[in-house]
Amino acid sequence: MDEDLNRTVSAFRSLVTALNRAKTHERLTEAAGVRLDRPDVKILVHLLDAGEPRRIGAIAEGLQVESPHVTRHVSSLEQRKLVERVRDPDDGRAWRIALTEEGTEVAGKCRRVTTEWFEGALADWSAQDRAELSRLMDKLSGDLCAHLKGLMD
Amino acid sequence: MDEDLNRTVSAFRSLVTALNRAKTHERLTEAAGVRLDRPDVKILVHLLDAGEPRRIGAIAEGLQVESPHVTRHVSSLEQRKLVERVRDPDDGRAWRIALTEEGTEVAGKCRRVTTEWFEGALADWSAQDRAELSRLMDKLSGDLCAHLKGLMD
DNA sequence: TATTGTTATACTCTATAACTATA
DNA sequence: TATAGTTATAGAGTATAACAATA
Repeated sequence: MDEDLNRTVSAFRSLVTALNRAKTHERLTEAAGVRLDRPDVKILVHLLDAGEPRRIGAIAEGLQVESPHVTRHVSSLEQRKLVERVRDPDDGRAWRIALTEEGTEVAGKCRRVTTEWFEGALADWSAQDRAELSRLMDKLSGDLCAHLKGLMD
Repeated sequence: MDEDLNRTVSAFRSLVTALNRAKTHERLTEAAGVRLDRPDVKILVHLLDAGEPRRIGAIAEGLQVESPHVTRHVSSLEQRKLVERVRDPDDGRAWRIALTEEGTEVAGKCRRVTTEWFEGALADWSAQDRAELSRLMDKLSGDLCAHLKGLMD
C-alpha cells in the first residue's frame, strides 16, 4: 500500500486530463496567434527541440505515432511554408524535414505558450522545489519510458 | 532562461507521449485481461477513484470532456453490466452512475496496471525521492490545473 | 424556463493495409 | 528484395447542435 505512488499517479492523470482538453489547445493557438491543429503543433515543436532537420520516420518515432500520420501533416505544413524538404546530408537520396524561418518562429511561439503555463504555475515555488521537480520529472520520464519500452517487445 | 523549467516541460511531454500511445493502451488492457477502449477505462477508473456513484455531468467535468461522450460510453458500459444507474440520494429524480461488483473489479485491475508501471519505473528510487516526487507532482497538478482553469474563463 | 441528459451528426486524431519508389 | 515513404481507408475519440424530459 504505497500512498506516495497513488498520489503520484493520480496527480499525473489530472495534469494530462487538463492539458489534453480541446479547450486547452484552443487557448494555446490563440495565445500563439496561429491556426494549427494538435499534430501540427507537435511536429513543429518536435523539430524545434531536435534542433536539426529530421526524416519522416524519425519524427514518427519521436512522437510515437505511425508514419502515414506524419506524412499527411508534414505535407500540409509544407504547403503552408512552415517546413520544407532538404537533402539528407548522410544519405543523398533521402530527404529531411526542416523548419523554415517562419516555421521556426511559429514553433517557438507554441512552445513558449506551454512553457509559460508551467512558469505561471510554478511562480510561487521556491527555487529549490523547482529544481527538484525538474530533476525528478526528468528521472521519472527516463525511467518510465524505458520501462514501457521494455514492455513493448 | 530557465533551464529547470525547460527540462520539466520536456520530460513531461515525453511521459505523455509514451503513455498516450495506442500500443500502451493495448498493453494495459492485455495486462488487465479486459477488452475496453480508452474512454471506457477512464470512466471506470474515475468512478473507482471517486469512491461513490456520480452523475453524468460530474463525470464529464472530472474527465474534462463533453457530456454526450460520457453518455455514450456509460450506455455501453451499462449494457456490459460494468456500471448501473442508481437513484441520486440528494435528488430523488436524478440518477447516478455506479460501478457494479464486476465493474469495480475491472476498474481496479486497470488502475493497478498503470500504478504498477510507475512502481516498476520507481523501483530503484530512494524512498526520499519517491516521496519528493509525489509531493511535487501533486503540487504541480494543483497549481497548473488551477492556473489553466483561470485561463479558460 | 433552467437544468440535465440524450440523440444525431460531424470533425479530429491515429492506425492498418496496400501500394510506390529507390536503391 | 529490403527500406522508407506515400496513398487510401477505416476506426477511435471527442465536440457541437438540436432535442427531450423533468422539475
